[in-house]
Amino acid sequence: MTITTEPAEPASGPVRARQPLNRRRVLEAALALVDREGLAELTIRRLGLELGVEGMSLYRHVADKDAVLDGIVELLWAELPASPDGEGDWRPALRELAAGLRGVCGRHPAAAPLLVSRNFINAPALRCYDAYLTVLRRAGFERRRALDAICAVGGQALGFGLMEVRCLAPAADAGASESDLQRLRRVTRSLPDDLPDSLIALAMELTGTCDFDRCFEISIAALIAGLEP
Amino acid sequence: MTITTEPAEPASGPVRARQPLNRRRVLEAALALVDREGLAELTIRRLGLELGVEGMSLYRHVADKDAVLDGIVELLWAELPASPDGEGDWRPALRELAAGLRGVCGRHPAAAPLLVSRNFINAPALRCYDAYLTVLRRAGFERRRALDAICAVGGQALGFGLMEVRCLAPAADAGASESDLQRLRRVTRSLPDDLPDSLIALAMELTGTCDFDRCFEISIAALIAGLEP
DNA sequence: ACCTGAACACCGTTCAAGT
DNA sequence: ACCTGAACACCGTTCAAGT
Repeated sequence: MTITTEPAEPASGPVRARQPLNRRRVLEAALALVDREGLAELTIRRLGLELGVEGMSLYRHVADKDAVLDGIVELLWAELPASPDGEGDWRPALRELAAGLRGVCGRHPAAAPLLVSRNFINAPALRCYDAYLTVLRRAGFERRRALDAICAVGGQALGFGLMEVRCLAPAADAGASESDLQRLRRVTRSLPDDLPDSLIALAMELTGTCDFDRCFEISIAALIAGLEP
Repeated sequence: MTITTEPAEPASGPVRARQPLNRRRVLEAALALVDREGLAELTIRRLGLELGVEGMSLYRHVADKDAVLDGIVELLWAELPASPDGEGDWRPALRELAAGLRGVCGRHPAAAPLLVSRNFINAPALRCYDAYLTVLRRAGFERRRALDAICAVGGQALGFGLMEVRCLAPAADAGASESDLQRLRRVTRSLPDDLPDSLIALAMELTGTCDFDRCFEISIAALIAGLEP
């Protein structure tokens, strides 16, 4: 049910595919596949191919496809720093949590929606939240209020990161370099022909010129400023 | 590509299934099916069954399954008030936007993740954002800053609503009335056996006693308080 | 212990054929 | 104009059989 701590790869070597499989290697291959080719390409059979094995072999290491998806979510949470930096300061710590969650979305645009599609409760997520809980408690937060603060920051960062990734996603798919004209054509194609120009313009602003970094800074700062022990 | 404005149902009548299909009816049936039985049950064939028709018939009204998913996203956005209340006040308007997005997540827990899985840009979403943009512009916001504010509020509300729905989701599936003991068993089952008690306790707090309403109010208030024209 | 082959039920999608 | 039947390629999953 959890990410085992077996070494991911003993010492590489040329016959990489021939080491015995384990849950960890299966999940890492799954995340890599999703990052590379999207969620729709994640197939038990395809994943087996990726690992040099028949798809059916994977059932020895994971219960089913749902377990693979849940495992990917664990890998994503595990990318967050297990113990926050700032020993004492809680505001920088919360900023770090927010940046970490947004960062995960940015690094794994195709997998990120799983963070809010699958069950939220998993070991790495709990470890992560618990670490920040400790920081906030030490800073004088009552336990309940500390949890509220973490939920608020976590929710905001995740929502922002996901929205951002979905606004920009098609552009990223298109190789990250897309001219304004190409973007216009793409945006227009997915919208009804009779949509007023003003809304097309809005769509262009949302997919292109919106300064997400600044917007994220502002909103996370506003939220954290509004919290108090 | 957009939600047509044909009447959804002329006058009901007993032979409901025998009226000619249209895109609108297909999408509404799809959303209803997802609400009732979850995203995994949404199948072209099953959706046809729901409409008293063979699955293949649906291809006359929607391009493919992806188009159905995109259509569901449009329906969700269309549930938000097209034009915000407060003629002048921008803060209540933004609160309304936030509450609206969270409300959509609450009413459609199974479909809500689609809001951040599919393309973000669609006609009802643009109309919605544009309406709030107008309110903010009238209140003196520069256009760019108004967009930032809307993105910030939208992202936060969506993220919070999704996280909330995923924390509570299994409980909701279980009929919304689940004893603490049942929840403990369910939570424990999905977590590794060697997880420390303190993290199990945290999981119980996150799935149960967390006061999401208050938490949402606080964080949205903090964010909006931090914004200024 | 770990992997494979064959099989089953079920998908999404196409298309010629029906009415 | 709208729907159906048959067909195709591809899923997830199981299980007896291989090594």
